[in-house]
Amino acid sequence: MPYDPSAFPPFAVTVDLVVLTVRRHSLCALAVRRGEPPFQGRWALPGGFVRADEDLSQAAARELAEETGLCAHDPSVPAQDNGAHLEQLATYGDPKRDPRMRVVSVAHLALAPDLPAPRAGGDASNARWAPVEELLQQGGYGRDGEPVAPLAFDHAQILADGVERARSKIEYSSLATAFCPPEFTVGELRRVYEAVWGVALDPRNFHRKVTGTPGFLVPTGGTTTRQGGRPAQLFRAGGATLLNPPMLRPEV
Amino acid sequence: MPYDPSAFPPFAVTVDLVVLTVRRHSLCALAVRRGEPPFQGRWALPGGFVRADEDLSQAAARELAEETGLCAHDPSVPAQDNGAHLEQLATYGDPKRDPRMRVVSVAHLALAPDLPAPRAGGDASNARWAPVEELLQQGGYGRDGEPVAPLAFDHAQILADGVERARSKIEYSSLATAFCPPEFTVGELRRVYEAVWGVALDPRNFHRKVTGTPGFLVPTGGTTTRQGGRPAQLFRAGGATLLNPPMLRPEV
DNA sequence: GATCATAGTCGTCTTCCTGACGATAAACAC
DNA sequence: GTGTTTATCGTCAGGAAGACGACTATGATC
Repeated sequence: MPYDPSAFPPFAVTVDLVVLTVRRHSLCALAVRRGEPPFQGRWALPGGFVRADEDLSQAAARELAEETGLCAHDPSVPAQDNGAHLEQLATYGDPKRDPRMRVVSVAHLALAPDLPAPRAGGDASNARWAPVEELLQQGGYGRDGEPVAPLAFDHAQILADGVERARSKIEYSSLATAFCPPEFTVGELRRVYEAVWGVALDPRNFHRKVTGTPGFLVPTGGTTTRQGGRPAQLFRAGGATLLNPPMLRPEV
Repeated sequence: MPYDPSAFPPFAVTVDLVVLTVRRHSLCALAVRRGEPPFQGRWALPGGFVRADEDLSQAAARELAEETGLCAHDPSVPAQDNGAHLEQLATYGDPKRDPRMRVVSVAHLALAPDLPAPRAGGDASNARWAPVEELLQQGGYGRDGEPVAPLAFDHAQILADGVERARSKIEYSSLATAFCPPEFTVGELRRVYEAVWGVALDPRNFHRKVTGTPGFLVPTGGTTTRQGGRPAQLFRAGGATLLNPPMLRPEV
């Protein structure tokens, strides 16, 4: 068929962000409160329109910086400091996903270390870290007994997909270190796995596994006591990005 | 920021397809010859515009049917016959990826059993199965000594990403059976792995692995001799979609 | 200061899985 | 029948992981 500029319908293209972190031993996602219809007042994932001259990953990095102040890692430079891991997740384009018009959203997944309180256009009450299970329980009740409205649009599905991606990807990659500060202990890394998977891991076998995988962790020489108990060695993430053999997620 | 319909630039949204199959012991992809500029006469991945009332997966399934006659599997019904596995791959949106206008392409990955010669709008000379390494060697020479032009647009990158997805996904899922006819032998399944990974696998260990994984293969009772040699048992794909522990790709 | 609780670290033992490879079985080509 | 090809079963050694004991080094409590 010949090229005809009028032959395609116009779309709006957005990026939405699943920003995950680990706070107080639970996996949390960044949610922002919508200020306008549709879904006004409801919680949603941060996101926005892709600009005319912008690549998708640029748009995602810009939105991430606007919402959190984080600067996105280039995936090829995993040892950067003070940044977050950012990768494309999936694209959602149901014709009815936005009642206003045809919007295709390219969702991205960001993993960040624990951060200070989020900001959303300077208004802290309109952005928060919430445990993912709280955001995903549609129409249930939150920890404080308040009724919980489901996320706007199809954002519950997007969040669920992002969480699943994170859960499976820390199995066979060193991505769990993206949840940690630049220097961390084996115990802190283990608590990341435990929070993301929602399971308890044996500290001794975990220690053997991560310290025995070449290139995964490199000791910095320092020690610290952050949790009470015996001081622990500090490590940085090593150059290895793939874990082979993988970390095994315990059976249910 | 308030909602303003003029605040976002219009995009064209397309789906592109990486359709993979195994023919003559090598991994092949479907390529179509472009009939109009840009890249006129060059090979490209099949694809087209998403229609106004169509979901992304519907558009991909429609394009797949138009190009190959295959009907896409619903991923939740893996035992369907005469269909192909279809899943979303990734989305490509570089502002300059199409010189005509801003096009965002949602690439999909399809895995199909060996098929008769492809058709593209009824014209067989404009569609072919080509070994992926031939399509990916930019500016080299094909098997027949003819110079090979690289794929149009960013389709070489999309194809490479699709091949990598297929290579890694058959490790931990039963997806390799999507390359096989409804009934197949262990040897045929092994040759799929060998073609996709480009390695030789030990027939005895492979047999032990696939027949020992519960739910992966179910015997149909029949036997066949398709390759010469002793007749082999026929199997269908079992209900298990995840392989745990995974099939290990040999080190290089 | 002794005791206890908490974490971190090192070992051991058993079990399971894999890679390497020998041996047998059942077809076909000559 | 002999050789060739492919399928299938078995054996054995090595590595990785789960279960779990033991020891170490801190802070908290009495």
